[in-house]
Parts: sequence; C-alpha cells; structure tokens
Amino acid sequence: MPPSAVSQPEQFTIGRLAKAAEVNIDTVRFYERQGLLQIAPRSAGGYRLYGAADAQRMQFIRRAKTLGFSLEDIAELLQLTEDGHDRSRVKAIAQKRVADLEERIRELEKMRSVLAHHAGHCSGHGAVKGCPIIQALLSEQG
Amino acid sequence: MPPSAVSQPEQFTIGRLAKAAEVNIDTVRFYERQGLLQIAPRSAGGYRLYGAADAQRMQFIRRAKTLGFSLEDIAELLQLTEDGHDRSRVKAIAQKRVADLEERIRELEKMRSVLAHHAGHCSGHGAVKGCPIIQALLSEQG
DNA sequence: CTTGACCCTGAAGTGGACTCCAGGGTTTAG
DNA sequence: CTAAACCCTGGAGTCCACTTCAGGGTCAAG
Repeated sequence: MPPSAVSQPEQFTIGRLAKAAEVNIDTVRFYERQGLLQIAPRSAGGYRLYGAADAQRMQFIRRAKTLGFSLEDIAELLQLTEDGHDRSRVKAIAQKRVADLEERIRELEKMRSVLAHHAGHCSGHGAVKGCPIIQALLSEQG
Repeated sequence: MPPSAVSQPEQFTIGRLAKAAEVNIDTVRFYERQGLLQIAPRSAGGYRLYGAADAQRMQFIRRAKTLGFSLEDIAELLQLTEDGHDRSRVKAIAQKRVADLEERIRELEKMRSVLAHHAGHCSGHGAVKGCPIIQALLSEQG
C-alpha cells in the first residue's frame, strides 16, 4: 500500500473542535465528563486531540439537541450507534420524544388560547381594577 | 353594632393555606421570601397567620402559573393589582407571554415534525446501522 | 526571549422554582 | 403530662446544561 494513504488522521485541538461545532470550548470538556464524547488522547503537552469522528459526534449531539433530546437520551443514542444494537430502542426513544413534544405542545396551546382570550377582552386602558385578565386570575369561574 | 359581626377574620396557619392552595408548605414560605406574598403577621407562638385574602392571592399565583407566567411576572401582576395602576401594563405582560408561547409552540412543532418524519421511516427492527433516525442525526442533508 | 493565543485542572456559580434538612419551639388531643 | 402534629429558622440540595473562575502550563510568531 502507498505510504501516505490513511496515515495522517487530521488531528486538531479542543478549540478547533468547539469552533467547528459552534459550541463553547467548556461544553466540549463538559460533554467528555458526561460521557458523550470519548476521552480524547493527549498531545505531548497534555492537549486533547480530536479527529473527524469526534467532529461528527459533536454534530450528532448538536442535531439531537435541536430536536429537543436530553443529554441523557443523546448519550444512549450514541451508545446504540456503537455496539451492534437493534433499531427498536432507537425508535422507542424517538417515539417517546415525539409523544412528550405533543403533550407539551398541547399544554402550551391551552395556555395560549386561554390567555389570548383574556387579553382579547382587555381594552388596555383604564384602571387595573376590573381588567379581564386580572379578573380571570382572581377568580376563575371554571 | 353586634359584637360578633366582622370581628373574627377567619385566620389559619401556613399548613392550612398550603393545603387549600395545594402546594408544599415550603412553597408558601418561599413565596413570602420572593415577595409574592405579604409578610404574614404572627401568632403569640410565632406562627404565621393567614386570612382569606392570602388564600385568594395563592389562587391567583396558581392560576397565573398554569398560564405559564414566571414568578417574576406574577410578582409584577400582583403589584399592579394593588396600587392604582393602568391596565396597559397588564395587557402588555399578557401579550408578551402569548407571543413567547407562540414562538415556543412553533419551535416544538418543528422538532415534532422533523422527528416524527424520521421515526416514520424507521422500521423499528434490524441493526442500528442504517436506521433513518440515526442517519439523520449523523448527517443532515439540509 | 517574550508576547499572546491557546490549553490544562478542580471547583464553584448560574437560573428558576422549589424542596429538604437539622435542630429546635408550640399546640392540641387524650 | 405526654405524644403527636404542627410550626419555626438558616442553610443546603435538586435538576439540567452549561459557564465561569483561579491559577497555572504550552506553543508559535517575531
């Protein structure tokens, strides 16, 4: 095989990894402590060294976070991608998350409709005494 | 006037107030520290004494919380009900809250639709390698 | 050789809204 | 008179996902 084929694995320090993933440098160290990132090998001077796989892992975490997964769930998802696990657990985690999202959305929509209703009945001027919003909070009729 | 007319204002201790409002007893003390409840007068033995107005105030807080107001907002709303303020500030707080709720709902709906989409493409069996959910997290094409 | 950018550690702080704890005093039922 | 149930205080702990801090070591440029 050619001498320079897969030999230089493109290493970089924590600062570059953090910048690439658009997170705080301390967040990377935090993820390591939390077990989301593998413990990085060190340079002679004690600096953490990362490679492309770590950058991809950070992207995985970032995307999972935008879907609202907790770090705990993300840790499990990452774990599942490593060993030869079955897809069922991944799907279960995702479905649980969808269900949680739906419940939370329903809660927020209830809040929104009730509050918008009260706000819609408030003229926005005059004394607070008698304001429909305050009245609703003082004594809900339901 | 008759001797027993408006004389006994129906006082009770913190435990009863907490039970009536369905909150932890420590929550009542916490609200006092936070300025949500007025500092209660004390009995001879040093017990806090509450009346009907405090119970109503606790209900106000409870209802505002179910609409998702922060304790800080609730403190301001309570303040506004006391002095001779104008309704405009109340309405502004409510409208801000509605806007925040709407933004949050949109965020959660985005998460839900993306995640449900991926989950819908996952068979739920077979190796994790190739699972559409994991694939999406590993490399989003958008 | 010095400056500045970068990296290291363990520990503590943040925010929001509580909740719990230890070590007491008070009140009431029996 | 005693035991149970209730109340008091200041302070610490909880959850989550970081962020900040103090006090250093390392590395590349000039």
